[in-house]
Amino acid sequence: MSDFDPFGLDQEPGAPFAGRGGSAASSPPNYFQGLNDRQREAAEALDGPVLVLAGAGTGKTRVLTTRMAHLLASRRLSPYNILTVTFTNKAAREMRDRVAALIGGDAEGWWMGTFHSLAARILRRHAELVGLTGNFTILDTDDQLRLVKQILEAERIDAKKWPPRQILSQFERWKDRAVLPHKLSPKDGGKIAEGRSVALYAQYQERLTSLNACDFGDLLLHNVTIFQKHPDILAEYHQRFCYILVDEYQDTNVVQYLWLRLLAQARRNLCVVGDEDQSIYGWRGAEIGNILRFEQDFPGARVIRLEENYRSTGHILGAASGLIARNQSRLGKTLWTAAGNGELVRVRALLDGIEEAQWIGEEIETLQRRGESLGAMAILVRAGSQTREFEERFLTLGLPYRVVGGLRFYERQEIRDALAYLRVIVQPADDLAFERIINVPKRGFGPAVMQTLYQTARALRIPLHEAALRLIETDELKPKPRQTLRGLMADFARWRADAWQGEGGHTDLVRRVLDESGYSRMWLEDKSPEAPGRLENLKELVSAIAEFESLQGFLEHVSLVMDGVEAAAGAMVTLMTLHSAKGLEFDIVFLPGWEDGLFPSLRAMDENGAAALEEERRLAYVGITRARRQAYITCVARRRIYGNWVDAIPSRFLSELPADHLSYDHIPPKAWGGGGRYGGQSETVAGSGRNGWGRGVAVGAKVVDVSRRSCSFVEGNRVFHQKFGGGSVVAVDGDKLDVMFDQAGRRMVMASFVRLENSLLN
DNA sequence: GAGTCGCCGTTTTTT
DNA sequence: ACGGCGACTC
Repeated sequence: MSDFDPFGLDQEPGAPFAGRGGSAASSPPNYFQGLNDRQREAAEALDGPVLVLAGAGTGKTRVLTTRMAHLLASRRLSPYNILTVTFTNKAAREMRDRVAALIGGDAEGWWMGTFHSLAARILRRHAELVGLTGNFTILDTDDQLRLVKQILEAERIDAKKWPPRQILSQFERWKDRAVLPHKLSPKDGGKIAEGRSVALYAQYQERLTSLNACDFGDLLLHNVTIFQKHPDILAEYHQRFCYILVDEYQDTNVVQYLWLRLLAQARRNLCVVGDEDQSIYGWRGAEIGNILRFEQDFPGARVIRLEENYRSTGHILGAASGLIARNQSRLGKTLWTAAGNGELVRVRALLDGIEEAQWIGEEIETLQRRGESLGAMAILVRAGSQTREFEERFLTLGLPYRVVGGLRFYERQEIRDALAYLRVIVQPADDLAFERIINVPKRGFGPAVMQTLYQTARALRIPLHEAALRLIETDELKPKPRQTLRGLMADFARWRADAWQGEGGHTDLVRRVLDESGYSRMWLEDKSPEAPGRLENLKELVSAIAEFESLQGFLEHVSLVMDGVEAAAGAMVTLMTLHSAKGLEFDIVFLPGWEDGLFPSLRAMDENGAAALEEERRLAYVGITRARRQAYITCVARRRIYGNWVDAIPSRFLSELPADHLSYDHIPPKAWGGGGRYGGQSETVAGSGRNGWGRGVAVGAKVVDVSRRSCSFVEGNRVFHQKFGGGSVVAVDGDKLDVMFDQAGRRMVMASFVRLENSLLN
């Protein structure tokens, strides 16, 4: 800890802070050093509404953090007078770190976080005003779905015809737009759920309240309700938040907009930073209109454009700019760079997805031989399913890669189960948690027991947990389940007592809960290949808890910060979706799958027409602008979709790219848009992997070699698999291996997907 | 209460 | 093609 304490108690609150080695008032403070004119203007325009239109790679985080330092230094403010809002925890963390570095102190005491974490913090203080208590539970998607299913069941609506997922997302879209059930008329629900979705929505909200729970949408929505109904409370926050900063404003939805507007309305010191050209979350409620309308919403707003790009070379920016210029819904910016033109964006057409993966694999190996690091390369896809072909190819090549995305730590079954135990300890009335684990591990509670439990709870209007406590005192249950239930309830009582007394620390408590409940044993005795990994995850969970002061604190953290530990990025190619690539950058970027239907996605356009096409175009823009030095775009003539070969035509975005920034490696004119006759080409793919319109025949031969080589394993070999790690070969069956992996358990894998482990540990 | 069969759906994802 | 889930059977 440094003894420098810029906003601590031993310093005058109003003492001007001038940054590291700050100088006299006459010369500009240090923290402005290195900013360009526009950036500095944005960092200095402290008062009144400000819209910073920050193009990709123009240094917006730098502006935001400098602005914060400047606010502290030039105004008589404490850090808690500044509200800084981000979308992701990652962004919040980065901001925190960078501000701390800039001011040379700790970023403690700031109101800096995600919309949801800030809203939760506020809601805990005023929960009673919306019928909750301060210790309300924040539900995860699993809980939400279970709730919807229960309501459907009670209403005798066929869950097969009306998938709970779809109904829930209907609710969420309403919440995104701040539409509560009483604002809707029954027909607003359309045909969904036999036309009864509005009534279901009302029930869903009632259930949440009776469970003393919130879903993510509610956090913001309840805030807005409170602010609107209680001007005195809102006034307190006006008093507190002198300045408000918002990152990624183009991604805000209606509720978030209302929330900001309410908080900002008294002082009007609202600075939003965003890029309308990177608005790609319309499908989950984001309103690009918020950023487009900012000047009308906040008259007199100053608009500052950051257009100097520090990331990419000229051709990359030229290609991206030419493409995005086709959008109507934009305020307009022109990115430029002082760097040179660099390499042209390379466009390449291939026969199919297999070839596409082969070609990109070869290109990556070529780049690697030229000294490029794999860690500097990324493949950005439209849909997660596209990664498979690359994975298969890279596994045979032995090319290290990582896939970003997929299930995160806190979404795994075993983690959610464990958390449910903790939730019941902290909050016995948490029915959703209670029912999740009451019979996990199996305790022999069948439908009869569960029904009695539900009936009792419903009849007496009490939580399941309490119903269980009463039932064990009566003889409504058969002796055996009653005895088991009594034991479980006694366990919970004991754990809860320990939790409050802090006996042995909460880490120890969690370990005990998992052991004494039989949950650890359940996985220990499980023969499935995933079981060992799940036990590992549970261990990781226990150690994660150690970093928190209390169980409650930890639970709050997991419900709001769903990200686990990010996998270390070594020298590996990164595979991820375009959506998750937003905000990142790579030296070399591959953009495969530019075919109409896949990208732009036919599905998106069906649902949302022209607006969706623009959003897809923004996605393409995001993709290209991730590249620092080199971008590759590929498309294929046919692709396997749901098991069928489907003919494809090049994405319309390809023809929208300005030609003078591209080099067309090769486009086979007559293969496109044809009636699906590819002559002998499909045979070529299976065989040599080459055809009339490919190049690099010599490299193609390697494909065969690699796969031929693959049967040279024998029982007992130590092998390494990209996904499952190290393991020992148990049996060989043709080109399939039966491997006992150290971490992932016993699995059958293709021999071509593993290599001999060069291990000293054998 | 566990295991098997068949059917459905299959873009993007944070909190 | 494939996985997940619900229903059905033993």
